[in-house]
Amino acid sequence: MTWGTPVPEGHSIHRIAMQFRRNFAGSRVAASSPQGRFAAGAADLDGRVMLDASAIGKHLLVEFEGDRILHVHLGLYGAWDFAGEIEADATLASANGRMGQTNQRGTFIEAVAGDQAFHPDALPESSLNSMGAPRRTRLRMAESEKGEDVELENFPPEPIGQVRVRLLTERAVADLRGPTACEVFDPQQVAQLVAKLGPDPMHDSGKAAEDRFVAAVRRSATPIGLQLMDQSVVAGIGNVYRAELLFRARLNPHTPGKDIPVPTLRKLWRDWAHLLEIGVRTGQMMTRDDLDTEEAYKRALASREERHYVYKRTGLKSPRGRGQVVMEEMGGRNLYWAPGWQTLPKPKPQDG
DNA sequence: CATCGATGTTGAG
DNA sequence: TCAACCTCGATGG
Repeated sequence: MTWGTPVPEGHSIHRIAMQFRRNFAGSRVAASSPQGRFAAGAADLDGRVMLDASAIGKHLLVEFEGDRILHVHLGLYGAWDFAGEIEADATLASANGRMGQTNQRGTFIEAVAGDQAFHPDALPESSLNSMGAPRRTRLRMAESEKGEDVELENFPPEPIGQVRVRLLTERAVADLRGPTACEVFDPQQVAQLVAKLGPDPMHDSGKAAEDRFVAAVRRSATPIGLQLMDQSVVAGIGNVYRAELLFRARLNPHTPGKDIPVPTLRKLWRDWAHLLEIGVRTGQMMTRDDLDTEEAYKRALASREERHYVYKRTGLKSPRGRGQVVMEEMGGRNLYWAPGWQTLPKPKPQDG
């Protein structure tokens, strides 16, 4: 079983951490850098037992014995590729952009059909803890084996592409390609990283995290559309979740943070927690909750743009009716929003 | 098959 | 403000 990680917003990193916890933690790891650019770090990790893995925002932290913590940030196009005896399931596999997607989606749909389960709130839990026997198989889309399930006769497989680091146990292997960051931290460096990150609902639950977010946003006049992308304000949101959260909250992205009412920000935080939980549980970036038929939900799974209200939907009438979706640049990124719908907060009824 | 753009971040200028 | 990172699906010829 192989799966890659094509969607590096916060939910993906939590799923990667889950996979490491499930299939690597507790095992002694052979670390190498086939590409060579992480040779020293790999040598430092080589032969150590992996103790744990966690995610904060888009940062992955993999803990090894001896106070060595592998810190990885995937950046724009980095990816982990898991193979070997990897305990995955249809839900987890559906996050994979590399294997036979039609098959995987079919499995996914089948798993939830029969009741109201097509609604994201009712999608099945990721069953990483309830899998059947692991298989030593490979589902890689190479030239001659597209979409086919190929027995993995030689484990581990040859690295494909520029592999910065390979983590290998007796049963499983993880290859990292194209990361922005890949380095060995000590606990103090981890603490420094965590200290500069805003709260992540998956990592910092409860009112304290919510309060931290609200206070940070209201501290400055920076537009909310920029603040949601600022990892020191809130960790894990990327360009897709930013656009969709603002649409769902009907917030004008240009609104200065300090002008947004506290209750609005509390709802925004809870909505982020909600979307992130769906993303982690299902592996899908599903940001719509107006799909009331299974047919609509299948369409949304089949086409990326159908999963979103505004992201990459320039020119379309917004699904909730009012106004067209426009694109503009904000913070060096493409921002998608619907000015006719995202009209909050209303201007104060004074002056003139 | 060539080219482009992307769900992100850093660091140079 | 922008190039770099150096992947890879989507798009066009």
